[in-house]
Amino acid sequence: MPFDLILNNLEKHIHLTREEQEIFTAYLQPKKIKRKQFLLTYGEICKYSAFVTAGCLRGYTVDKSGIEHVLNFAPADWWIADMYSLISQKTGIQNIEALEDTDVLLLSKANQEKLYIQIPKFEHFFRILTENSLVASQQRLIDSLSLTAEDRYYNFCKRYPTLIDHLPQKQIASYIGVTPEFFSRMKSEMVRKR
Amino acid sequence: MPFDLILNNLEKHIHLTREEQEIFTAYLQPKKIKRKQFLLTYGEICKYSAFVTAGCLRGYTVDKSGIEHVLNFAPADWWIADMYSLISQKTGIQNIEALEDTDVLLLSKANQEKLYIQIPKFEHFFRILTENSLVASQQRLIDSLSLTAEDRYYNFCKRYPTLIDHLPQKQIASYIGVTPEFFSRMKSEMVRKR
DNA sequence: CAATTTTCTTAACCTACATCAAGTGCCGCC
DNA sequence: GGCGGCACTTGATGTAGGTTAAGAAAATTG
Repeated sequence: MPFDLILNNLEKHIHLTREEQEIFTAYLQPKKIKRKQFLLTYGEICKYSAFVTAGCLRGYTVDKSGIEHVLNFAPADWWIADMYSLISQKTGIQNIEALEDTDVLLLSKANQEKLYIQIPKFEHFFRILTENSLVASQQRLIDSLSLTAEDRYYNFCKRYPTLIDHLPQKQIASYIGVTPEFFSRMKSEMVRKR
Repeated sequence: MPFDLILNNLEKHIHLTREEQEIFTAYLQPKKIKRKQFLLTYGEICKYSAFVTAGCLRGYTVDKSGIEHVLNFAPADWWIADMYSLISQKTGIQNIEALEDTDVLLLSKANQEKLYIQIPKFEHFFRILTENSLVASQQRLIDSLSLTAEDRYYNFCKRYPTLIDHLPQKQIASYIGVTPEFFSRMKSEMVRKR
């Protein structure tokens, strides 16, 4: 079944009856995104939370000198959205792009809010999801303030073990917050050291 | 009434009946924290969310070279906790310290969970609170990756206008992620420029 | 599989910020 | 009301990581 992955994902925090599962899945909108295509771009209003069932997305911003900063990767079994825009319904600052051909299930903000009312367990689920994102985001902030690039790379490896040798180096460099040139140097340094 | 501030704070997102207000306030535990005393220290398990009614707290971590990194300030009308520890109930990494004599209302994790069940509106409230923290934390991460120290100082001023000339410079320096020495130099540079 | 684009590497030089050190002002406290 | 300590300043020097540039390797595309 195409909904197995997402239902299992929910099951980590809440238990749904069969009818509830059906209400939920009826709200979902499958979508395919080809490599290098965008689910969302800078200046749009984010109207969906996306759950990745196959492939991989990246969310990033572009600063005023044109440098990209990867905020998160979303491989299969992860949720992604521009939370700022989704919450405020103002124009967002994130781009969400497919790093390879990717399948997602979209849950519109409107449907998400209906779920909160119809099945309060979803309020619980998304609260926990948001809490976990908050902790991750805070930890990454601490890391960026206190760790060296090498240690941040190490943390990246722990967080996204499946992506390490699956992703162009420049994406990893952007995630840990260094230039591709420096990242390349750093990697060869790390090899030399051991 | 001592609960006015917190009830108003809730009212920004949810509306409570008089009975619900009473159930809620009965769960709160007032506490006074003297300047330089701690609400929570590194290695403890965080058991409370704290709402500040007067004074000001700061949450910070200490990295392995002994440098402090301020994660957030909590003046009156703000919530604060070590979210990582509160959620996971594992030993935390944050210190929460009073920058001046401070009054807080404590809501224990246990009571918070009772509220979620008794009055589901609280699940809604804390979901929104967490969402807003997430957005702020993400924005700060973006800032730390893409802005210069001067721009981050500018953002600090927008976020905490009441604190600017109320706080030792070294606290601000720590928040924006530079040494007190560099911050001092930067400030005099900024004055010279205009 | 050739052509083209994208990614990766290496090297020389540069900059924002850190570190160390020494000195000044100031506030709280016995 | 003097003094001990903390916050702040200023200067000299150090360093992680950035920038620019150019070529090599790899991956996409026709």
